[in-house]
Order: sequence, then C-alpha cells, then structure tokens
Amino acid sequence: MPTRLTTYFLRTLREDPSDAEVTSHRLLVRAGYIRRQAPGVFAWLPIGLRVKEKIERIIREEMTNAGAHEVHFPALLPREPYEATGRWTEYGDGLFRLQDRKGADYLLAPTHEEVFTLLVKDLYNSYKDLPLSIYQIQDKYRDEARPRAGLLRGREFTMKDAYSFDYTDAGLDASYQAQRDAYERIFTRLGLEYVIVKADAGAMGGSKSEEFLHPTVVGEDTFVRSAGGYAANVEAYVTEVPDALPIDGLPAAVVLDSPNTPTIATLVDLANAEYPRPDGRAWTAADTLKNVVLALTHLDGTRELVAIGLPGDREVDMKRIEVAFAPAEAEQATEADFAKNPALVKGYIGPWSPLGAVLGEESASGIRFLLDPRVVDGTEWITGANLDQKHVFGLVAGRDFTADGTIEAAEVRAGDPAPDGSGPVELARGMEIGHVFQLGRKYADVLGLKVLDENGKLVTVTMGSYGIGVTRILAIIAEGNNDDKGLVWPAAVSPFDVYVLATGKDPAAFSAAEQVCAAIEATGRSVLYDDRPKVSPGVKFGDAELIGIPKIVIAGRGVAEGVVELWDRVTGERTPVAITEVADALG
RNA sequence: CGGGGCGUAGCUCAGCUUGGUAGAGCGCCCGGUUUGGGACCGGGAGGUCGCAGGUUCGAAUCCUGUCGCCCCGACCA
Repeated sequence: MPTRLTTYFLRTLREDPSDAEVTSHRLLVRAGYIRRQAPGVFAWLPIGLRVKEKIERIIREEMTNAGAHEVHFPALLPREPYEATGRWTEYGDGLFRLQDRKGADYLLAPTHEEVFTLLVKDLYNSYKDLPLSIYQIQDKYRDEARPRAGLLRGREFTMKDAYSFDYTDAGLDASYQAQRDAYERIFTRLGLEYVIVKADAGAMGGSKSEEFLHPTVVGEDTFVRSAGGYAANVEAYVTEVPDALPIDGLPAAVVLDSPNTPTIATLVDLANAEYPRPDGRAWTAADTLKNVVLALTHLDGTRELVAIGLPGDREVDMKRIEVAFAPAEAEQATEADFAKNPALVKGYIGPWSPLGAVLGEESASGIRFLLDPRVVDGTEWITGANLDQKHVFGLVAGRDFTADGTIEAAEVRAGDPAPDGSGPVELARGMEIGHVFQLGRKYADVLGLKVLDENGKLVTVTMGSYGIGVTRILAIIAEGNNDDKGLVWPAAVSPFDVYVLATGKDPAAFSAAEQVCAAIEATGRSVLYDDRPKVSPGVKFGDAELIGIPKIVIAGRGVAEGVVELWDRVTGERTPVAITEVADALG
C-alpha cells in the first residue's frame, strides 16, 4: 500500500522558517523532515526518519562487509569510565553531565571509546578472540558552545562509531584499512564527494588519523590539497624545511634606530627608506622575523609564556597553535604577562639583544622560544633588538640566536609546497563527514584491556576508532541536492522511490493514481501518494518539488486517454506515459 | 565569552517612535464555488504580546531587571 498524504504525518510550510539560515536546515524544516526542539536538537518526522534510515542501511551493509558487528550502548553512561580516562574533566563544558536521584554523576556520551573498551575487557582475554571490530549507530551529545546550521552542528546528532581491537600493530593497520575502505564505499554509494586528508592525531595519543572531508562552502574545516594528490587538514600540514645556508662570511648584525615601528608594515617601510639593501632589492615582510608571545595554560593550571618566531609575512594560525600545544590552551600574552617580563620590549621583541640572548630557556627571560621551520641556520633577519625603538639587521639564525625547537604555527597559504613534493597546495573548505583514527593503546592502557598472546604473555590491546556523522551526512546531502523549488534527493537516500499525485476533481484521476501506485509497488518500489482531494494543482506541484522525491508521476487530465505524466524532479522534464507502462518506464 | 539582531496566533510578520478594548497574510474548522502552478466568497476557532518588577487612571508600547532564541566571531577528536 502506498503511503497516503491524507493520513501521513507531514506538514509542509509555505514560508521559510525564520531561524534557518543554511539551505539544508531551511528546506528540511520547511518540507517537514525535522523540527527544532531546542538549540541544536531536532525531532525527526516520519519522512525525515526514512531518509535517515536509508543512510543507516547503507552504512550497516558496508560495516557488515568490513566484518564489523553491530552493538548498541546507552547514551546515558556513568561517570566512572570517563573519569578513568580523564575525559570527564578534559571534555570540559562540552560534556552533558547530569545526576541521578542519589547524586551520582552521569553523562550523555559524546563518544563511546571507554565503554566499548570495557565491554571487550569484560568478555575477551585471549589473542585468539582478536581481531574484533564492533560498531553502533547511536545519538551522541555534545554541549556545543554554539550549535549552528541546523543538523550540520547539533548538540544531539547520530553517529556511527566503530572500534577495532587488535593485539599487533599490523593487525591495527589492517583493521584501520578495512574501515577506511568501507568509508570509501559508503560515501561513493551516497554520491558524496570526499577528500581524505591527513588529520591531527591530537593529544589523545593516537598515531595515525585521517579525516573524510566533503568540500563545501558551508564547511568548517580548512584543508589543503595539491594537484599531485597531497591532502591534509590545515592543522596537519607539515612545512617543507629549506636547506640550511652557509654562515661563513655573513656580515655581523647591526643594531639600527627604528622609531615608531611597532608593526611589520611600518618596519619594512622604514627599512626601505632609511636602510636600503646594498643589492638594490627592496626589503619585504619576509625579511623580518616576527616574534609572537603566547601564554599557555596547562592542564594543571600553570601558566607559561612561549615565544614563537616566524617570517614577518606570515600570520600565526591559532588552530595550528592549539594543535601544537594541546592539551594546553594557548592565547595571546596579556599586558600583565609583559609586565612580569621586563626583558621583553613590546613591539621590539627579538631573540637577541646587544646584552645577549633574550628568548629561549637558557636566555635572560627563560621563555621557551620556538621557530617556524623555515627559519633555518644561515638565514638573515631584521628583528627586534629588545631595545625601545631599535631593530637589529642581519641577525643570523644558528649564529646569533638559536631556538628550543621548531613549531608548526604559521598560516598555510595557497601556493605553499606540499611536503611530499607533489606541487603547490590550494586551500579549500570542507565539512568533516568521517574520521578514521588509530587510537593505539591509550584507552586499553588506562582501562587495563590486555590479552594473553601466543606465548602466554599479557599484551595490551591496540585500538582504532572510526566515526561517521549520520545526521550531518543527511544535511550535507540536502545541502548539495536542491534547487529554488526544494530538495532533490539522490535515489539512494530518497525517502520514497516515487511520488504519485492526482490532480483535479475527476475521480478517474484518483483511481488511475491508485492503479499506478499498485503497479509501481509491485516492482518493489516505495510510493508516497498525494491523494488529497480539493487541493489545487499548484499546491500539489509545489509540495512535490519541495519534498524532493526524484521521480514523480502525475495523474490528471490525460487519464481519460489512459495517460499519466512522468515528471523528473532533477531535469524538470515531463513525459506522457501510458498508465499500464508507468512501472516499466521508471526503469 | 565578545559583537549584532529578535521575542506579538500553528507559520511569516505589522503594531511600539507619540500609552487608550491585540492586527494582517498564510495555515486550520464549517458551507459553497473552483481544479495543470501555491484559487475565491461567506462564516468561525485560535494570543498569559518571553518573564518579573516599576511608572501610569490605563502598558504589547515607557523604565529597570531577567530569561530565551538567531546570526557573526572565539571555541569545537
């Protein structure tokens, strides 16, 4: 039996909801797929659920193909496992916490690594039980500081999360690869363009991590890619290190007056006006060494100042900084920080002064000093002399100053070289739709998941975790498949296979429509049938377009001649077809 | 957390400047006409004007406070 609009729980809105900005949010609400319950929390209406289930079915099939077994954990979990791994506190305000009537702490799980690990620990203790991959499709909860864009960043969202358990590194590699392959099949079946980028493995002790990004302007992640195939999240981009230059024969550094030059731009202008280069080339920002002072707050609450030196033509990328210093938090040093460190002359900070080294753990300030990898030995710089209104010219790295290490802190720019030599990179925006991650032994270590190996020795299990944002994918598909009339679902995820509508007041149109529904369903297709009487054709056509089922059949004025129309939602084309041949004509 | 905007009917919004019985369109219900691009006529249901306090004879409107929501940014395996 077809699903009839007269009895279905579906209400379309004539106007756009006022609180929806992005296309997917606007259309999914207007077409009756979802309703907002609270910021970042949505109810699923029947037609929306069908799309969600279509996506989940594809994921389940490919998880099965990858040898993973489905389980289901509660979303509501006790505090203890998360306390053990430190995530109860590390997750900070992002965690939904609650208490039961006795005052015991619970949380709504943001991900389930802990309980998956403990489940396996409970039941397995031999290498013979491994490898194992298990997964669930579950709602996750994160108290986002700012939920936005409807389903794209919600506080409750559905995720497929899989976890693999191996006792050898090679086994982990194989499990990881199996999930990675499954992801490629899933996204291909969903018709979703994706780019696999190297991702930051983060502070959680992971070793290898890749993100599946869908290129889209609404994306929140910036990634880089080269024509030669390199792709990386901007946080994971690794700077190509130039060869060191010879130091012998370079002239000594000189301290020169540079009044009123607190910024790189003013410094370059003054240098060109007052101290032109002997070779006639103009000074540029790239000739200057910018020293940025940051304040780190470590997990234990201690505050540490760190100085970062980078070419003056590059900005500091705070996202890359965060990754570099995680789990510590980084921010710009405050006036109070400078006040406590009189060795730093703001606007004229540099690694060196005529009195000796200023930056570095062994220096006058004792402040840790990290350099951009481009600042190799033998490079010459204009930089602050730590004297008010003075800069030093020709300061040579490796001769006049050294650092405590290097750091990936500078912004990545289009045209920068890919680290694998595959050419210059371009920058693009993407939305993370999947993430595969070798966790290694971090969780197993902390939670004590060990098995006996072939030699009867206890070995710690090594794990992977693999996530796909189900509801986010749904929104992304909606985002990329619509026109000014409404949604246009790809057949693979369309809530119904065919939309049948009858127009006019002639009962013959409705009986023809019923006949068409039956014929289509006989071929195994699902049908949504607009059987509403007394609704004008314009409304019916408009709803059909808004709802976005790709194949539409119109039973109307042709039925007397035994003809209905096949309406292609994608192309807009309408083709007359004999009623008896509709099912075949759908292909 | 910073910046901006908004809370009035199921939805989209007007009314607030200048205080005086709460409005429109759409949707919904009843009757009738209409039926290939969001038709029309007549009748009707539906609102603590976010909340609290204040000013006033009288507050959706003015004042104070508060809560919530949306957008941008910060933040976000």
